[in-house]
Amino acid sequence: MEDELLKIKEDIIQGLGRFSAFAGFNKITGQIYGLLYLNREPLALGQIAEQLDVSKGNVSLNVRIMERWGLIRRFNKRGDRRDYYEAETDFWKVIRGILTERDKKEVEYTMDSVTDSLAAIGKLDAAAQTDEAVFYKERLEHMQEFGDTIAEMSRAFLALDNFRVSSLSRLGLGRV
Amino acid sequence: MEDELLKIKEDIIQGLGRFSAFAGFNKITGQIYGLLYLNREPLALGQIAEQLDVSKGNVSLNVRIMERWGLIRRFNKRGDRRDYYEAETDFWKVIRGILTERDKKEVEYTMDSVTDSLAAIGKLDAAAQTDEAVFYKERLEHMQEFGDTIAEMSRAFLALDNFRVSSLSRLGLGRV
DNA sequence: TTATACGTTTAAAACTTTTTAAACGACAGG
DNA sequence: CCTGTCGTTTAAAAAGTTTTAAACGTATAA
Repeated sequence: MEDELLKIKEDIIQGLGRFSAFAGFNKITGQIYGLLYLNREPLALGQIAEQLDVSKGNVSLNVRIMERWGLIRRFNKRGDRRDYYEAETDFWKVIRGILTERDKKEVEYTMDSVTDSLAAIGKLDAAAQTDEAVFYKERLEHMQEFGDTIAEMSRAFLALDNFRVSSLSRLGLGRV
Repeated sequence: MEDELLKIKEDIIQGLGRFSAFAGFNKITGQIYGLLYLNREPLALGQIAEQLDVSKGNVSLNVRIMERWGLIRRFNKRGDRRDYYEAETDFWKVIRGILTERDKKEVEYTMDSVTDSLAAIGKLDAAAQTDEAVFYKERLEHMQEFGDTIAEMSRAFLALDNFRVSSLSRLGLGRV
């Protein structure tokens, strides 16, 4: 392979590794993605480990999560018992997977604690409805409203398919 | 203070601590925010440390970043040399701060590496324009397009102010 | 001047996450 | 049956991060 291309591949792999760590995954996740994304042929687990110069165990751990989140796809070839992986190139699908599999749960979990707290305040008897309690209620309701709006926007975002996204940007969402 | 309220405060502090760690900050950041958010009065650095039962140094480190990202505001009272902090309660401001101060840079950094790689491919001489090179070009351009769309959507999002957000959701963005 | 109350810095300790190497079980081909 | 090749699991090592305690500098007040 052309030397220059090899350098490019390496740059992208490292760049995505860095980004991946920033985005809350680990570095290897991004590197695996980068490697597969710039490979016309799918790669087997062992090949990934070899090319990235990390242990098979590490790759094994990472591909499992990546598959669950829809970052890559696993498949088999007949007469070959290795597991092959290829990158999901539909980025909207990828984002959708992460938002619904990972982020959604965590946000809901947090908002549930707000809801619970508000319910607890509501159940206080009249004597306990102090200024402090009212203040808490206001603040938590404000937080809940925000959470609801975010949830609603996420739903809207997730409902967009690729075609709609591109038409949306062509319409100039910036001037809504 | 009412015992029940104390428990609520603690729950919210822990909940936001957890969320904060998930969102790429550290746990203390979320806890500080939660404490200040449920405090009518601003608190001094030492008081925060005491109430959260962590060292002053830890709080000092965290409030600096939080202030930069617009999560909290610092101010002084005359005749009192302590630094007081209060939570920024405008969540859109907070999100805007984080997206522009933290996330924007990291995304741009990543996309720059894609742009650089594409430029490098463009500069290859005719002999080096192999199938492989063409494949790289396609994939990287695809990635760049996606990045551009995300950047555009972010800009649109950041341009929304609170009023516009609420009217947007009332209009039912979900059916765009 | 000395003592005290601040916030910051620092180097080390504690903790968490990531990574590895090696052991393992399954399975295919001889 | 062996033997070698897979992917997974595991326990330990390595690396990274968070947290602390203590030292420090500055300012204020006695």
